[in-house]
Amino acid sequence: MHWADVAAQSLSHKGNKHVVSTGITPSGEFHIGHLREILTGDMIARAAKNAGLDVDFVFIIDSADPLRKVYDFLGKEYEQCVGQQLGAIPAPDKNGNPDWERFHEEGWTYAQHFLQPFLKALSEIGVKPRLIDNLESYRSGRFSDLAKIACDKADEIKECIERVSSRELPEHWFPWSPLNSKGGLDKVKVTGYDFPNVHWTDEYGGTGVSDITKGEGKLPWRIDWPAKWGWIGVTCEAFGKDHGAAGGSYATGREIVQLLGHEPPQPLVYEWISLKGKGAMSSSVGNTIGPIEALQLVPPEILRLLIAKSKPNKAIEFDTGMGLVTLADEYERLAARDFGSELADDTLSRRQRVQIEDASGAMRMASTVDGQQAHATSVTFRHLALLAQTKKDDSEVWASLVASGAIQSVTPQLQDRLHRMRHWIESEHFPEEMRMNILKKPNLEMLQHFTSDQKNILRNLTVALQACTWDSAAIGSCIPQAARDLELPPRMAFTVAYAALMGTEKGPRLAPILAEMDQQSIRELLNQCLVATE
RNA sequence: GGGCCUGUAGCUCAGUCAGGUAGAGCGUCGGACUUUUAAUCCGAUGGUCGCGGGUUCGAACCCCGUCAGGCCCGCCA
Repeated sequence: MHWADVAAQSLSHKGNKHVVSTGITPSGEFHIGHLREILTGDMIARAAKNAGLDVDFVFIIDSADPLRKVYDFLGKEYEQCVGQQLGAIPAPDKNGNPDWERFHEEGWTYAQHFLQPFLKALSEIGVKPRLIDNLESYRSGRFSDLAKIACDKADEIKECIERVSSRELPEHWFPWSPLNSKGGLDKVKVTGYDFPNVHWTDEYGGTGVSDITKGEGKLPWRIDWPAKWGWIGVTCEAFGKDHGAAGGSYATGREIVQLLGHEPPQPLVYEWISLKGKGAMSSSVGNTIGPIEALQLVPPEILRLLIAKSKPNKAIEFDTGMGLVTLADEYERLAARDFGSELADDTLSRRQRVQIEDASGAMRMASTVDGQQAHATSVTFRHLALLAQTKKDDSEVWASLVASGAIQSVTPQLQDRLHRMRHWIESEHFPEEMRMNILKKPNLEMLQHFTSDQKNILRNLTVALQACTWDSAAIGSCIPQAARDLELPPRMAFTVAYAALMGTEKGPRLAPILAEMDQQSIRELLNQCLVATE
């Protein structure tokens, strides 16, 4: 059974109505690591729906969290905003400094700035969660009841956090962080509490009162999370392994939520995604790849497959080079399979059955539209990459595919894929291995090993290509003819041509590539090869 | 210090919860095809299941120990 179905099944034992939740702090550029958070939730929700459960899938935007520091991608002027809530400060402008004008005129916030592109990517990926803005929830009083209980039980909660996380909290710790005199959440001390007011003093010399029913502050993370579970009614949440460790926020959260009068959600801990060769993703180091950027390279269903095929506790290495080709080709292979009939075979071992079920489940989760069957395009990424490099016009790509019988007609799906492919080829991510290059200078080492037959073919070929009409068909017949004239196998002509023109033993279909090149420069190259073999 | 996760074929991983002959895909090699989509099709190759004990008729799986890598216990998915 697919991991999402396993999660759904265990949810079904607990009831029929469920809220699957996810949450991210919009503190900077979103990356594909965040995508795992949201897709893991989305897949559980989908599986639960498929299992006949009544599911609500929510995405909590943690806009009430403060700006921790002036990140590298921010301008110095953000110094004044540190400690203030992400949903209450301006978005960065082109220079990375706060755009106060847009903030005052349109209410365009830091949180929205980073969230917006992510939401756009999500809709392309087929994820449509109910959005909950955390800051807005505080301000409109959704947290009121639970914040009150938390403040009333301050001692019990403090004891719980200290015991479970084995970390000591300061003497004046209180389960409510009031906004200080500068509108920030730091450098403030709670001095008293009488519902709904929390009294405070801050290091700037200010004192004041924070009304916990009006969002004049927030619950600290370890209480904020369980409080959300409570008022939203969360029954299942997937979260990163940082929260999942012993003594981490899930460990304290599951106890605190019960102090607040609710049951803890079913957890699912997932591993990080790293970029191949670059280590863990980190916005500050800059080795991130955003969902938008990823979508320019691969179609959404393939991105979904990446998450769906790995169990959540497996670390994923996202490889934007050759790994992408393998992944995309795997998608095509899976799409071409008929899992239903494979499973109908009752001689299958349990192991084989599990494997087929998982593959089938992964494909069900990979579709951007729930219930839509993926169908193979019968054009591999590899093949498309070749065509895209040799043919400038999309129409020529389609013509070639139709002519070879690979496709009957062009579909929007294929057009979309070619579009992304061209993007990929132009990007830094495109692997050298896939890039095709006609040599500028002869590869002397390869030419040295030429036999006399091969040298003769080369001579013939040089003459023939000099005279031939410069189009794909003519070139295509020229090459094998160069060998036939000598009563040698046509195949040998290709070997010679690859060695001379590309410096490889084999390669993609030559004629269309050469047709795209300049006849003069090919002739020169071949002449240089000839000289080198004399 | 405490805890979590991972370790299975050259690579990526299933299989561990419910113990029953070690599985896929990729790669590699071979064959078919022969104006070749580095294509496609067919076949083969491939593992002391990190290591050592224990339980069992039987262990990749359960238990104990151990090694290695990653991570958490400071609100970075």
